[in-house]
Amino acid sequence: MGVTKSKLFSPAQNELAELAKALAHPARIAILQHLLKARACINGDLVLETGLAQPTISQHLRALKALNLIQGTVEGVSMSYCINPGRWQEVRALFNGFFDAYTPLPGADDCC
Amino acid sequence: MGVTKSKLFSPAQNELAELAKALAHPARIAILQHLLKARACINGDLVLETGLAQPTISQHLRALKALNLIQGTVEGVSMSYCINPGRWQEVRALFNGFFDAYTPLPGADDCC
DNA sequence: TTTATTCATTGCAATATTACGATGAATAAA
DNA sequence: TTTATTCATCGTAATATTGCAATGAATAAA
Repeated sequence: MGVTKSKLFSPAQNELAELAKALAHPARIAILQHLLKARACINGDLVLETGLAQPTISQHLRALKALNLIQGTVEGVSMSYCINPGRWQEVRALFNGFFDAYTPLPGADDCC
Repeated sequence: MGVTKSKLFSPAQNELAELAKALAHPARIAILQHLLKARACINGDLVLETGLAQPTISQHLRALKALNLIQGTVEGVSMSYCINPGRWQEVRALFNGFFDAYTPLPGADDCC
């Protein structure tokens, strides 16, 4: 029914899924990569950068801001967005923890 | 229009987004964590584990299998799934590369 | 004041996702 | 053969996402 039954899962599982959802669109990946490279970037550049319409970019920025992955300040007429450094490390650690849960058994084809 | 304009983005951006999408649901996070812990697991266990209906689990497993994150073999009457070790490392490296693109500038509040 | 620029919000249409019941296929057990 | 078990697929309904045009708010420039 298009409804995800969050109550069946742990807060950690729901949080990781929500963060993954924020990364689950190439436009948002592109926006983040641009912010990572440029250290800061006004909204208008992103419209040129991605080829998407301005309202669409604005919507993706809002999604990223909702999870605190980015932050923005007014820069004259423009809006300047950038990565939220602390949150970025936090999220990186969450994903690392998830992926590192797998450790191959030494010298064994442990799998089907 | 509910359609993501993949052509506007690089193959790497699209691939990372697609992988993130696979992780963008707590049920799939839970399934993967269970497979990581149990090393292997029959389908029926996952139904009990998650509290979701069997067709729903089957659908999530198919999504994970489509990206090669998991693999399955017939185990008598049951189906045994497990992590695809090589692919897991590959995906881990992709996410690491993405997150590591951020390096805080030494001794500078470089951000807005 | 008027106009231009920049970004956010709203409203709509198209598509995708989530979930489940019903059904099908395949094997094992009686 | 008949029945039970296990998983996949199909069909469905409900909800979410994506994208844009239109519009609004705010500031700067003329």
